[in-house]
Amino acid sequence: MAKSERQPTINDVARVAGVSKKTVSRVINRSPLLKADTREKVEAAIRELAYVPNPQARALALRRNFLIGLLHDNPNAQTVLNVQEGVLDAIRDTDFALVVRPVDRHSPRMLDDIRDFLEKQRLFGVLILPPVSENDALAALCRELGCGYVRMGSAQLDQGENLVMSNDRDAVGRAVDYLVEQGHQRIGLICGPDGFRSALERREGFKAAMKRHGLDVPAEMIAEGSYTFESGIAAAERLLAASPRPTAIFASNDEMAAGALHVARREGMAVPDDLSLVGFDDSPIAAHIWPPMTTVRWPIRAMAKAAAMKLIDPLEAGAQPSQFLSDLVERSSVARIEGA
Amino acid sequence: MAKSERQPTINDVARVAGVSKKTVSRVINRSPLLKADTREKVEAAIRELAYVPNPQARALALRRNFLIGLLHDNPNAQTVLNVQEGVLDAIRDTDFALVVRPVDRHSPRMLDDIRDFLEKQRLFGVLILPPVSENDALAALCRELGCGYVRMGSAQLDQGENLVMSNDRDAVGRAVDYLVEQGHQRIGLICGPDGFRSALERREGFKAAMKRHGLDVPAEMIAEGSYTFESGIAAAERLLAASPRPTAIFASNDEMAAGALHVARREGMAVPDDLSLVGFDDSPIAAHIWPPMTTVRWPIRAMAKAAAMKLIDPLEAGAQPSQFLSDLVERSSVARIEGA
DNA sequence: TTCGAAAAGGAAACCGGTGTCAAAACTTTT
DNA sequence: AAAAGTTTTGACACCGGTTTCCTTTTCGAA
Repeated sequence: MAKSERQPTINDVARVAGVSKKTVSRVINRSPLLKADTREKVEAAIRELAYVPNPQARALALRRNFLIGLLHDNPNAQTVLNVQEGVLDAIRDTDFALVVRPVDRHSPRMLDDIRDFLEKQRLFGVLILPPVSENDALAALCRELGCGYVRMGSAQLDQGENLVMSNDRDAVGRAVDYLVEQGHQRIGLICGPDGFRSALERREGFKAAMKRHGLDVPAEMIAEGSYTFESGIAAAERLLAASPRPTAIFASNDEMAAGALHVARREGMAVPDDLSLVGFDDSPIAAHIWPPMTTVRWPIRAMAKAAAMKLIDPLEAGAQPSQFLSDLVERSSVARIEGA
Repeated sequence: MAKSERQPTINDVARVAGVSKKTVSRVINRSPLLKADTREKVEAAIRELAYVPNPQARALALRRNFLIGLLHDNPNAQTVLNVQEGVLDAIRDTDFALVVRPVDRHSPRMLDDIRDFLEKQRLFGVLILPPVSENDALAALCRELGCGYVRMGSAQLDQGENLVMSNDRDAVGRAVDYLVEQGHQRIGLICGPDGFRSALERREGFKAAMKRHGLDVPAEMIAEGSYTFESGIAAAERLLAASPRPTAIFASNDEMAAGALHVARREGMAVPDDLSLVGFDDSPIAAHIWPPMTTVRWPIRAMAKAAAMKLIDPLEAGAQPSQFLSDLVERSSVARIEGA
C-alpha cells in the first residue's frame, strides 16, 4: 500500500497494458493510428489504475498550460461572478481551469503587477473585464509577453481584435426611447466615471437619443458617478436639486440607480409616480429593490462564455469581434406621464 | 531574434553566468550556501535575460504545484468575491495563484464533478466555502485524494481540523439581545434551508437567546427560506400573516431580510416603525436598501485570508481551528418599542 | 510465396526545473 | 607544507509527459 500513495503515471499504465508509454500517450490524445484491441488494452489499464495524466508534466512537454486568467477590477460583484460562470460554461469538459486575478485600477504599479503575474504563471491566455479591458497598455503588455488575450467591452476598442463586445450606445438609446414613449421629456443622466469606455458609450448613447427626439440635455441634467451605490446617491442629489426636477433618471448601472432610488425615498418622492428610474446591467439588485427596477439587460455571462471560447479556440469561435445585444427589461420603476 | 521568442530557461542563465544550472536553482531558491560573488554573477545573468522560472517545470520537479482552488456554491456574489479578495490578500507576493470552481449543490453529480476537477488539476489544496463546506463527503473526498483542504464554516464541524470558522450562534444571540433591549418581544425568524449548518446555527442561536430572555418562539414565528431574496419574500409573507404580527424579524442573511423589507413595503408597513428588521452578513445590499439595514457583520474576507494561509503554511498559521468574531452593525432598520 | 507499402508501436531525446552525492575549492590545523 | 575539515559547486538522474525517428508488423498485390 505504500506505493499506492503515489498517483499512477503513464509508465505504470504502459507496464500494466504491456505497451510503450508512447502508445499510452497516443490513447490519451486520441491518435487515430491505433489498432482497436491495443486501444482497449490500454483503456482497461487506465481504468484499472484510475490513471489521470499529470497536467504539470503535460504543460511542460507541450510548452503551454491549461490555465485561463481573469483580470478584473469591476466594482460590481455580480458582474464578476457572472463572468466567472460564463467562463466556466465555456471550459466545462475541457482541461482548462480558471485563475482569477483582481487588479487595482488605482495603483500606479498595476501594469507591473500584472506583468509579474503573467510572467510567473505563464497562462494560456487571459480574459480582461471592463473597465480594465479598456486599458490599451494592458493589451500591449499581453502582446509583448506573447500571452493570448480577449477583451470584453462596451464598444469597438482599437482594431477590434480579440474583442467581445456589447453595443451600449444602442442599448441606452432604446432605454431613452422607452422613457420618451412613456411621456418623459426632462430626463436626467447619471453617467459613469470619466475614463471608462462604458461610461462614455452610455453617455453618448443617451445624448444622441435625446437629440434624436429633439430633447434638450442641459448640463444640470448630467451627473457623474463612479458606478457605486454611494456615488449614485451623490449624483442623484445633484440631479434632484435642479429646477425643474427631472421626471425620470437613467443611471449607467443598477447600483447607481439604486442609489437614486434611495435619495428619492429619503426626499419623500414616490417611485415611479414622482420619479421614474431606469438602470443598466440587470444585476440582481435591480430585481430586489422596491419597486423592481426597469433596466437594460447586459448579457455579460454569454459574453464571457464567448470570450473564453475565442481564447481557447480562436479559429472555431471566429476571429471577428463578436457583438452581443442588450435588451430592455420592463419592471415597475417607470410611470407613464400624461399631458406632457 | 528568432531565438528570442523563446523564454530564457535556467540553462540559458547558467551559460551566461558561467555556472551550472544547479547553482542557478540555488540562487532562485535562496539557498544560503552560496558565495556572495557567485550569487551576484547569477543574479546579473537573471536580470540580463529577464529570466523567470517556468512554474510548470517547477511543479513537475517538486511534485506539487502552486494553485489553490476555491470551491463554492454560495448564492451571494459579494460573499464569494470577498472570499476571493481574502485569498488574494494571503497569496500576494507568493507564487500561488487562485483557481475558482463554482459547484452545483443541487446536482447529483456534484461530488463526481469535483473529483474529476481535483484529479485533473492536482491542486496544491482547496478552500471550501459554505454552504458546500458543510458537506462531510466532500472533505472525505479531499482526504482520499490527498488534496489539502481548509473549510470555512459557521461553527465547529466534525473534528474541527482544517477549519476556519465564525461563531454564528453567538452572533445571532447578540442580535436578539439587541432587539430585546429595544423592547421587542414578538420576534420572527427567517431561517436558512434545512441542511445548511449555518442555518442550523443561526436558528439555534436565535432560539437559545429567546429562551434566555424568557421569550416564546411559537411555530408560526419561524419560517424557512433558502438564502435568496425571493425566498425571503415568501417567508416574510408567512410570518406577517400571523396574528399578532411580529414587531421584529431576524433573517439569517441580508438577502432574505431585503425580501422581508420588500413585503413590508408592499403591505404598507413602515420599516422600522411598524416592523424592525435585522439581517446577517453585512453584504452590500444591507447598506444599499432603504432604510439601511442593521445586520451582523460576518468577517468573511479575513476568514478567507486566514484559511488560505492555513492551507499554504499550516504550521505557521496554527493547526487549531481559527475562530473569528462577528459584530452587530447598527443602522436604521430597528426601532425602539416603548411600553412593551 | 514474396515483395513493398502502409500501419502500428517503441527507443531515446527532450521540456525545464530539483535532488543526490561526490568533487573541487577553500580554510584551518598540525 | 601537508593533512584534515569545511564550504561551495557541479554531474547526473529524475519528475511525467510528448516528439522524433526508426523498427516491426500487417496486408494486399505481384
